[in-house]
Amino acid sequence: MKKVTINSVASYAGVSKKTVSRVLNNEPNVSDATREKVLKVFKELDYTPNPIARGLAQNRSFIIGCLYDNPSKSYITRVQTGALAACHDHNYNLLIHPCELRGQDLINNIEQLLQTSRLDGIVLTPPFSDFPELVTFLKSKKIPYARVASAVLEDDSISVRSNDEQGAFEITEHLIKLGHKEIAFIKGHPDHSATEQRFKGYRRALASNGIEFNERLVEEGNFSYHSGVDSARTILDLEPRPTAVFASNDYMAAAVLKLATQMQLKVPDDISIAGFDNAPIARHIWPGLTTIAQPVEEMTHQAVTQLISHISEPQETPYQVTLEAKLITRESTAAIK
Amino acid sequence: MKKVTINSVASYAGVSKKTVSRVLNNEPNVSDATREKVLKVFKELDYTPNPIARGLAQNRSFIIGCLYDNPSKSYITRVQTGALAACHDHNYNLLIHPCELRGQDLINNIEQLLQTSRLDGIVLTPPFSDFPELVTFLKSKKIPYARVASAVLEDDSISVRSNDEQGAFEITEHLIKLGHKEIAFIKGHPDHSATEQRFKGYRRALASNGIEFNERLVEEGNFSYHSGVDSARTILDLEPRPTAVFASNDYMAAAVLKLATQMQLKVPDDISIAGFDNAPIARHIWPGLTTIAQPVEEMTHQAVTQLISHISEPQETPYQVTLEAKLITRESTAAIK
DNA sequence: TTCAATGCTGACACCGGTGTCATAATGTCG
DNA sequence: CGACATTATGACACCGGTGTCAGCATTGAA
Repeated sequence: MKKVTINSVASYAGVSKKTVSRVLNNEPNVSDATREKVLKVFKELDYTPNPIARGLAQNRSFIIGCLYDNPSKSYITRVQTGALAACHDHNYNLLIHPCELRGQDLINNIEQLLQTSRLDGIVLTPPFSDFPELVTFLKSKKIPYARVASAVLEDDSISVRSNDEQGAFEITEHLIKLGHKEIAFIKGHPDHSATEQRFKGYRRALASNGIEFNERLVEEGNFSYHSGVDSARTILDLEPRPTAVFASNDYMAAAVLKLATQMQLKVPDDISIAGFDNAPIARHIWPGLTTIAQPVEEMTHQAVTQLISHISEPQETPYQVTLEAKLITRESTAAIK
Repeated sequence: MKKVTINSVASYAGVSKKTVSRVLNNEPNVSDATREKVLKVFKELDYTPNPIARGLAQNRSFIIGCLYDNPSKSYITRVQTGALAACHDHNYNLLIHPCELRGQDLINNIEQLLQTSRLDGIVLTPPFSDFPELVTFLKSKKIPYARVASAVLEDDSISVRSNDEQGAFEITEHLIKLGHKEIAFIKGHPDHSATEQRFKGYRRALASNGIEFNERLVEEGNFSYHSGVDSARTILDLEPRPTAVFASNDYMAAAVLKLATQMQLKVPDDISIAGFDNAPIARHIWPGLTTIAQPVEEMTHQAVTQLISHISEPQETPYQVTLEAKLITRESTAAIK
């Protein structure tokens, strides 16, 4: 069984390579008869063009890189799922590249990645989406990129986000409507722009409901479960104890829940707990966490789709979309008694 | 800034392309003087060979595919981490390919993957590692592959596993030593060979401690959290209720814990619960789950490393290794009262 | 009827590497 | 010192596609 190449197809069909190439790429200036003939040979010989040869000729790799540095495995897989789907739609492949934002010489790392892998474009996921040094670098290298869940919009690039501020607002208001006034807040990792956004939403909800913001109720976390434990320890020891805790993601919320349970507190009777992200753990624990669900797959899918179409035909119009986040109510929040 | 290719290096160094190529690939028959000279030019021009051109010439892609179909995000990311590390060590890239074992026409799906991506090799993770149809297909196509966590060893291929049977034996014996005699068991997904292995270990521990195996205490799960809930419902309603439950993975164990808690049972005072895999959730919930930790990254790393070395120089000697699994004791198991 | 415009097709170079083979330079030995 | 083996190097084809351009056929307008 010999390899089927454009040459075998051409000689079998009795036309030139170039004509076969024209049919492959749906170029004009091929008579219908010829096109039909070639297409038939494609089927007969079960021909698939070699992306590597194509890549060499066009100086493209048909590969999109996906950068991430995230403690949440579920977030990572959701990002991958969305990105993969978009890639497959356009015969691209996805190269995953976990790396540390604060690792030694990130830019060098990325430069090497670009050198050795010849990526056609890059998807930036948090916290890279809003890392100016990296964005500037990619711009200078003229590497197309798309940003997922970025907070900064004043830019001419592709950016798909969901409304973190609004989500945080809604879940905080949900707690307020249940009668809570003393609502502790655990911040996320300072490198993530979502951290600031969620904090803003929390404060806006307090303000718009006439509740005074209290600095003492705010703890610094970093999205990791472990940081949630530390923050929870401080918060649960406060006198008087807040009646609710809103953690910036579900892992930290789960940590609060664990500690509260260890301290014999009943959730939600003694204290309400809310998270963010709707990670699997939110429904794997008891009580299930009230949280905010974001369309992560959808965001990434749109970002990559736009990125690919931008690569094939560069356009000036930026693509910037904000998708909706949704409140999911579970058992961890209840009316104050 | 022009592109730096092998041609520019050659003319700049005053030698032929071929000589540059020889230096690149550490081939013999280059005088030390010439080699030095060329290496210096590499540095000066900051040259990196184009893997696409190389791939075309050698009919290789320098890409390894990674197949998986697994509900556990943490398992997937661990697999990816190990595989990526091995790939980077050898200037390979990793292409992730989630797909359904029982999906429509798996073989076709994979065939298309091979056609369009020109993979140099494939890593099979459970449940693909022990799926005969796929293995046979890859063999017939002469695609190098490596199997991770496969149970079947009578094969001449690369296979790296950990000892599921022994792990299950140890954790069951751990329960027995705590005084438990009525130990329920929740099976995993029948497509995974680990399911059978873990069950075997459970039975061996019972047998070697003179406890009679009781069919009534065994439930069919499929590794998903949801299936754990179903199994838990049945188990916790048994009269008399077993004093311990050993679930084939942590998600199902977490489900048992959730249901037990909802039923006002104290864990581990009223009932002990053990899991398998040491997934993040095992330490994110309260009480933390006693479980078995497997070196997933290490397994995948070894498998991919071997796969790549097999690709560069095919050898007949199969590489088959079994790594150790380790018992991790947390709060969810305790002596019977 | 003639000439320009347009449509269709193929020859050929090119992308950036590697493989083959011929040849020049050097070393070895009787 | 000449015959021969060995080492070092380069010319050139090749991998499987795409881009450029020339040439021929056909069509439309003058």
